[in-house]
Amino acid sequence: MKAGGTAGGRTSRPVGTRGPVILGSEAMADDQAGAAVAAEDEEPEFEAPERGSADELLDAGAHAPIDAMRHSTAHVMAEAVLDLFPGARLGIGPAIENGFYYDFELPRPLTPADLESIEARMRESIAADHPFVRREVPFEEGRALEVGAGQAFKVEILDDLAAKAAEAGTPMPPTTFYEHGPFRDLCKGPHVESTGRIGPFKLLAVAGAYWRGDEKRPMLQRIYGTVWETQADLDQFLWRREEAKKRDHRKLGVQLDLFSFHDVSPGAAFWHPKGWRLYQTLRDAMRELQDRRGYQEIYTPPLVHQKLWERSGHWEHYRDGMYLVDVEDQWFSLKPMNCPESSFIYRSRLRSYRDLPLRLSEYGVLHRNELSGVLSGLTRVRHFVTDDAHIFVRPDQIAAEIEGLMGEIRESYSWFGLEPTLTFGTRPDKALGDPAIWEETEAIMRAELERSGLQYRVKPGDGAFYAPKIDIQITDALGREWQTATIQVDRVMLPERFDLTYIDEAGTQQRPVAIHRAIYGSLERFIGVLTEHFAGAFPLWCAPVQAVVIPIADRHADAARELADALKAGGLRFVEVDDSDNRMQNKIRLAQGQKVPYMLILGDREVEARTASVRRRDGSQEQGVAWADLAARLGAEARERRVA
RNA sequence: GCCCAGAUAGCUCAGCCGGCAGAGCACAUCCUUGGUAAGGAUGAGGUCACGGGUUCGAAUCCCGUUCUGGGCUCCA
Repeated sequence: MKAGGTAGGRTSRPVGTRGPVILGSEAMADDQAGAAVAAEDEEPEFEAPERGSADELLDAGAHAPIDAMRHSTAHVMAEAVLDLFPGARLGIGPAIENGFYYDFELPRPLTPADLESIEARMRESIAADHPFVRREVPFEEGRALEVGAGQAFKVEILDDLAAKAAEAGTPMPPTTFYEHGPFRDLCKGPHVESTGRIGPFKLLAVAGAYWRGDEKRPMLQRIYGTVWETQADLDQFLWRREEAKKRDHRKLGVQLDLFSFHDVSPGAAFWHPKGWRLYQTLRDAMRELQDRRGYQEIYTPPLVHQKLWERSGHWEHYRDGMYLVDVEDQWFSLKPMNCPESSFIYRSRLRSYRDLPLRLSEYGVLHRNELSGVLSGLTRVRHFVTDDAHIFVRPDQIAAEIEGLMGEIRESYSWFGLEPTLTFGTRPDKALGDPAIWEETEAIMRAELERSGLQYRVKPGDGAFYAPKIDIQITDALGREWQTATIQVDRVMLPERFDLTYIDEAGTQQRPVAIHRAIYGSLERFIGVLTEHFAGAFPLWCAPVQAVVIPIADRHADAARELADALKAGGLRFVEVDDSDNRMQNKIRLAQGQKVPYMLILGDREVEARTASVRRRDGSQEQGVAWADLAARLGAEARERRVA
């Protein structure tokens, strides 16, 4: 079954910024992010060790020159923490994108004030310019050192390595430490020459993190920090962080009056009129595309009996994530996905090969009981709608259908000026179905990816357990990558589990292929991403307020209303007239704050000539544009869904 | 779900040593009728998230709950 929605896989998470969380409604479980995604036929920079493995724990993440400094800073931070909290136990402290972290087990929770004293102590160590010294000792001696120091987590890592070596029958290599000043840490390196080489840094946050990423293990305290070669680099990083905060869709949602959240329904947006305009405009654009592409929209019940989920397999695996409702001693669930029910419509009559492709779209309301701690604005919700569709095709129609879908992706993302990147996930180790069928399907998909001309990369083994998939990612204006949706070519789950058939030319029963597709993914999440991408300044065609007409004085108000009507006749839907008694300058300021694409100013001169002074939200101006021209121009810009 | 932090007017926040609940913006009324990002005056607006406790007295201290945020884990 395709996954439905809120799922958020992240590809990378810059320290201290809210990382991309978006995952398409169709995102699958195994979307777990590898930070490094190797393009096909390209040598990966390094092979990421398995999460939580001893190898990973020893991997300082120093794969680029600056990472050695970041990792070295982590050591200096650990020195400071150990100094301030004698007896602290060390977890691991690798370099990460933009910085580093170190995990500690401490006698008490850290506060922001602690970060300041840790920073101060770090500066002392840096000023002392201690050299980093590599030390190699026989394994047993190294282990004894960590045991003596009471560093239980380090001992555990060493024991794991020893166990692994024993299993492989290889001798245990010597243990390497890095020392600087009074501090020693089990570490493979590399490091900078001395602490004095460490550049401008800043500690950013304290967070909880499970030891080895295992929720059954102790929760350690993780301190995140950032460090750069120059002050200018650090300043720029901090500035970008501030910029990202300003673009936060949760903040802009309030500022632009788009939506709000309330504790009476956590994880579900309350859409305000302007936000709902945006929502509907996006949905209607997709509906319009789907109409052209031969989709037929359906609607199935949101509340569904337990037995459907038993059949789909979700009852067994995802019952905890479903909202259950007890009706006369029978369990029903609010649907977490649309696909199983769409099969009922498919099966409602005997299907002929002539009926295929059958493209059924559905904007169903989905609910998933996401853990409270993971909810986050619009990007991770419990209640959402996807631009979902299930396309039933004959096997020989797969290629043509994928080609069509590539076109849909290209077109719809162009409405936002976005260039999607695709990720092709192939057969995972434990997959359902015949490997030969997988290979055949993958070959078709790969060929279509090539033909599409869209950028794509391959993640071997990253397909869903029942279907190879194509994930869609976008890179926003700040260079952050977000996952939005997935296309899956399912020849097993929906067709087999729900026993779908069609009658071919020869009159025999055949299995159709079910292609799960969503292009936006969840509308909620997509709007969150777009809001951050555009920093709230939406393109004219989907802006919740497309133009504000600003009469300079009361006597221009009637003309302003006339112009607003003309613009609506020309194709704009949301035009406002600001006839408040604010001064014109203030009206401009307000419209600017609302990121309205066009401000149309009318004074004596304009009313006389039936023109307007046009001010765009970028500040540019154009004087004396005739109303008729304006209506035609803006109407065309909106109709053609132009971005700029 | 787990760790940490937070919740005061519609918004942004101050108040945190326990002693009459504050500012700016927004809002209302009035004055002002203007030329490309803030004209002026007056006014209204709060169960200090919720529930308990300590105290003569709680926005303030303690406990619990809910929600939000940063992470971790999860994400059909």
